[in-house]
Amino acid sequence: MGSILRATARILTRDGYEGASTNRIAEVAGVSVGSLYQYFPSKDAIVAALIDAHCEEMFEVFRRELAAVAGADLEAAARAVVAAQIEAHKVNPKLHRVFLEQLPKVGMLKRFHEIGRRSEALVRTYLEARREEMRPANLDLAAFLLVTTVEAVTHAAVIDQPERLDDPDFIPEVTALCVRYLAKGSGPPRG
Amino acid sequence: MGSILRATARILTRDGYEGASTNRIAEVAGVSVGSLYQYFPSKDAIVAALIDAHCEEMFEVFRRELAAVAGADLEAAARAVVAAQIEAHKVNPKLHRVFLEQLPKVGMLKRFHEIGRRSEALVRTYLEARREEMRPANLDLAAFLLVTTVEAVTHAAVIDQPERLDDPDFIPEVTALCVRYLAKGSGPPRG
Amino acid sequence: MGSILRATARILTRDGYEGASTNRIAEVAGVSVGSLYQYFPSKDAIVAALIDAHCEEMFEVFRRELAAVAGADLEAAARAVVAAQIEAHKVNPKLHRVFLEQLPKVGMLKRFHEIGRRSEALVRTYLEARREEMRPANLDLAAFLLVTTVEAVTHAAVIDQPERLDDPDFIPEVTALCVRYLAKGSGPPRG
Amino acid sequence: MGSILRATARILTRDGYEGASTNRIAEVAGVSVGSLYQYFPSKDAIVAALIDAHCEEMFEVFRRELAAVAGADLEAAARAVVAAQIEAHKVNPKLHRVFLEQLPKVGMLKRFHEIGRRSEALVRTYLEARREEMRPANLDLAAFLLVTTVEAVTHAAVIDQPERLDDPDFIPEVTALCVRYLAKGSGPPRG
DNA sequence: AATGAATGAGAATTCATTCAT
DNA sequence: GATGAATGAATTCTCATTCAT
Repeated sequence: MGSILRATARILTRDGYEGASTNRIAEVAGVSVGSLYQYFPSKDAIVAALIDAHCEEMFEVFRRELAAVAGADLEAAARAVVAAQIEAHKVNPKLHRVFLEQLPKVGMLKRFHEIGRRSEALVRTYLEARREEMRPANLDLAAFLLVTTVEAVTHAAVIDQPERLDDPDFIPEVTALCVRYLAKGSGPPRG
Repeated sequence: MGSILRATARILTRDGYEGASTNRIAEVAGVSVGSLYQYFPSKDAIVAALIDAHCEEMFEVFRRELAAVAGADLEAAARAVVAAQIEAHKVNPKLHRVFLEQLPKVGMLKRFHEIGRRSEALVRTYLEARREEMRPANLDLAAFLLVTTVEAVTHAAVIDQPERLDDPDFIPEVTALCVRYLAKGSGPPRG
Repeated sequence: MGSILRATARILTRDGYEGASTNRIAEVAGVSVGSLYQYFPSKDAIVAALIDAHCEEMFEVFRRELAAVAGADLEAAARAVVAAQIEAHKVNPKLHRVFLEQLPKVGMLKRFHEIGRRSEALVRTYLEARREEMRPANLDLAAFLLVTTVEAVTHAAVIDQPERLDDPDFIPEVTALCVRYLAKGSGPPRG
Repeated sequence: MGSILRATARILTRDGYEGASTNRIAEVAGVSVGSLYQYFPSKDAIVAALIDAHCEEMFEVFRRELAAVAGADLEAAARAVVAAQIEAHKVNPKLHRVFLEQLPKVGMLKRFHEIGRRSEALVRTYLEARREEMRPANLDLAAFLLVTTVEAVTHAAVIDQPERLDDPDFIPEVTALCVRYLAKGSGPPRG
């Protein structure tokens, strides 16, 4: 079971979805195709299990890092969300990329949306706890925007433009993006 | 040839990637498989051409809408960027979705990253023209963050959570996210 | 083992030959595949044993019913043969059908031919005991024709056209077919 | 197309259903598997087409021989039915046997039942034309019994006990079986 | 005796691509 | 240029059978 998932992950990161035939997975896993089908009902099920495990891992990193700053102020919390997402993306960037770039089956992506929503829930809980400090009235929308934004920016940086992470301004600026959006007192000099 | 691309787009949006075999594309296009291979060297080339055309269309919408507010103030420009991205995603959402969710070939996604970068360039030009109004020192980073953010938020809304677009707060809040990040005078109470 | 045969029969009648894999048989029988192979050398052997048991049951019904009219006259005996065959086919019609319609292995059918021959022997014995009443000189051929005929007609009725059995003429006519063939005095006007 | 059917027939008669894999059929036919699937949607479709052709051939022989004695008397007609069935079974006995002994799919057999019914229709028409000579009141049942009987007896002889055909009594006796059943005046000396 | 995980040959089917006409 | 029949490697999945425990 574990060896099958590990073999699949390995093939996926090396050769992409194309190379991951069930026979090849079995071969790399050092088991027979028959055994593979004793543990997983289909090829898709293997990939799905792998995605689930990956998502769970990422979410766990995110959840833990966020929990660590539950009591901190807005700025610290924002910074934590950003750092958490970056860390979560570092769990297995190559595999992450393959999942998002090469998954031909509808439904695979839904598993990713799910961690998005679960992340939103965590963030919303934090925001609601400090509602009086928050400018946005709709905290549900705010959580959606924050999570989507930080995930996108993080993803783009970690996966596509790793040099962005070397920019010392990166984390501060992403944090600013969040904080200035959320913080009550602030705002552009209207008019 | 146009009929081949049109047929491919039609099959892709109707039946997804699975249904798009070269024989079926040729059939729907009303040509023979042989002819198909006279115009495109491979199946991937057809899909690539289709993606290119789609991206070009999206970028053109974005470019045009942005140009229209080239002289406007920050708030208006931000709102324009947001609206532009939403419009761009409405060019052919079904096809857009298929491209991003079902394409098992490496490299297809890179074509999408490209419009991202071209969009960034446009935005950076705008930002630089009003540098003195801008809080961020690194306008390249700012452009990256803005474009990535607005694209992600727009994409998530248009493709995955269409009900978000019905929320009257949506565009204002996304605009706020951009403007408060950019505007000089603003900032959290802290400083 | 009985439970294995019972499980096989159950699967065969419910799901047909396709569903009867050794693993499924073992599962339904409540034993392990390994145990299954301790009792039967192969899957074919299980099916063969099942056929044998089924044929034996059918033959036993036939034999018993025929014996009951051993002393009766020709007409009664003929009617008994017919009734016996009908009863024999009612032993387990579903299983009977599966055996004859879905068994892809050479040699399975031979087991059915065997009861045919054994039935012929019984009938021949009866005919010989009343040789002087019989028109046919070749009682071996007569027995073959009778058994084959009654089996075919019965089979077609029970298995394929059950409504035939509701026809009150059915048994009398089949009996007539036999008796008129056998009886000495009778014959077409011609001679 | 023809070569595929011919190859299938050849494999079926030589090695039985087991040996007839699509790859093997294609190989023997001298075409590629791909071509095979260009002509037939599935393996079953090939076998079905083969059965249909075989049944049609058999039925045609039967129909023609019966037509030839349409005007003849009962005895001659009966003899013709018998001879027709024997000839029909000689069309391709080996293939016939395979079809009836090794066809694992339900529905294949139905195609055989169909020629049975079509044969019954022909026979019934003949019987009705000479209704006044006939003893049985129910000519539908009579046709069913005759066709089923002659088919069974013929089949058993041609396929399973070829030596029966060498018996000079065989055809006369089968004819007697039919004629004595049908002919009006005759009958066992009741009581 | 019993177990059931492991085996792996083999089956049906697909589909991008070619090339003779 | 256009055609479309032919190709055949490759894919997913099954299942009778084995054998170490």
